[in-house]
Amino acid sequence: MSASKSNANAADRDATASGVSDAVIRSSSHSAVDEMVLNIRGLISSEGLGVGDNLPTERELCERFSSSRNTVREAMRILKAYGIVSVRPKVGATIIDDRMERALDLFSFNTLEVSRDTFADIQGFRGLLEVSSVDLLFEKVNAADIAALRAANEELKKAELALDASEADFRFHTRLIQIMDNKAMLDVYKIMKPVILRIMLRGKTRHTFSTATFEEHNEIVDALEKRDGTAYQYKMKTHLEAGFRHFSA
Amino acid sequence: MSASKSNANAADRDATASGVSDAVIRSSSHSAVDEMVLNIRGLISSEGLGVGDNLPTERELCERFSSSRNTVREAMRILKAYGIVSVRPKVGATIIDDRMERALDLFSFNTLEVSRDTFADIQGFRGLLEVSSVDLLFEKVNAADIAALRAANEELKKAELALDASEADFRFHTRLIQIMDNKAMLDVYKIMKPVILRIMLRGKTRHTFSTATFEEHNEIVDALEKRDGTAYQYKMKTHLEAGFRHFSA
DNA sequence: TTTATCCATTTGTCCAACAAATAGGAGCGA
DNA sequence: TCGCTCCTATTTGTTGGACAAATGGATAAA
Repeated sequence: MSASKSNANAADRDATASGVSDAVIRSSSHSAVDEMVLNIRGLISSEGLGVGDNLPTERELCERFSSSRNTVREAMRILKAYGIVSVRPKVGATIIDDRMERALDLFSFNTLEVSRDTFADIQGFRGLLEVSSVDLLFEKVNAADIAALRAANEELKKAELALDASEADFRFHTRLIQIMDNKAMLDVYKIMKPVILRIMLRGKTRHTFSTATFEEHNEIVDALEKRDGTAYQYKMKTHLEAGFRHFSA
Repeated sequence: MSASKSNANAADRDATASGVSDAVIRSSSHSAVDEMVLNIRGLISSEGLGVGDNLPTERELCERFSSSRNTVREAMRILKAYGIVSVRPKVGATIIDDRMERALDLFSFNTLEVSRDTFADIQGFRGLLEVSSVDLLFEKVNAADIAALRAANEELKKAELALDASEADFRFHTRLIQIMDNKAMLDVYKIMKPVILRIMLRGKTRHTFSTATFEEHNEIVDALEKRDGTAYQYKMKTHLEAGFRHFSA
């Protein structure tokens, strides 16, 4: 009777798939898991689901598309990897749209070999995100941002190891990017983190961070608070160049 | 005895995880599947595996990292979704590198409409890359760039379908980014391609491209050639806003 | 009203079995 | 020897069932 198990299932599936045989379905395009992904995608369209809505539970999906829970779970893993859903115990699968973040994640793998050109490119990118962005930055910045930046800078001063200081340094700059309230920019910045950390650490001691870097950050925040665009751009540009100078050699 | 099953497994895992309890491992950061992904990636690095090489079989991975086959399979689904491995029956998991293509595919995944927030973020990012970047752009631009931009714009005018026109439109803007000679920026711009194409297509006909869009591009190139920063920023800003206006409704 | 506790539901992991695909070898004939 | 078919062992694909872990919400206690 154990042999009849899969036959019964195949018959079930045939019934729901309008008489097309198992083999045909599989050979025509996809595995059961891929079919399940298509089914779920179809469900999202046909039900008009959007970001924030929940998918049916795994067991409901098993029943609805007559397959096993493992198959549903593997399909769900794919959707998760694509940044389409977020799954939490008890809550279930919620539709999100993190595809941009995922795409950038993939891109980050390509940056594994960090040549000097890569460093220069990343630093150029930072110039755009942190210096040229002055207009957008001034438009969005508020008192809470200024306070958070000052707090982050104090953390930098207190760091006891150069490594911790570079992390704090990065958090300061990340907080700055955050002001612009643009997820894509923030994601890109986070992706560049490993490279940026190396740039920050280069040629610096813990002492350098808590004196020179700390002071530069302070002046940047001052210019930001006073909405002095010229000063801001000059200070930030100089700051970035100071960090990168050690790479010329 | 069925109750002792999971305990025995927990003990096994403890042994391999140097005495750290299951709960600690899980709470510390990741689920078992995520751990498995990290393990496999670690394996790839430590064994010096590259494109074309094969991973151990699923059952070997179960033993090596003392977990169940389902966990291994879910981890493998993630790696497949990321374009890192290709799995075939009998052959096993072969390392490939389809990550860049996967990144581009992500958005053509029509399951759900790209969220409005994502559109707004991308458009803001473009403002930074194409408008605020004016200084860097003027510093690097040369006669060959201008000629290439004009040629690309002519292609746009000649396009016979709106879809082709949007592709040409994208090539024009890509060529502009290329002037800055920064691979990181160019890669990020390429990743955003599917979303940008949608923005470009929205509310436009072939005729709109070959008249309005063509003319706007022309004025942008003129300003670029004359090194007129104010005009360039104004024209480009207006151009981007024109394309995005159709999303407000 | 607020807080603490318990319960039902849902995802997370594991196990064991069988089905399906197929690379590689054994055997055969020309 | 070469080429062919067939077989077999191996590997992934799918299933069903069981229990653990997390957690939102109901219920009870203060």
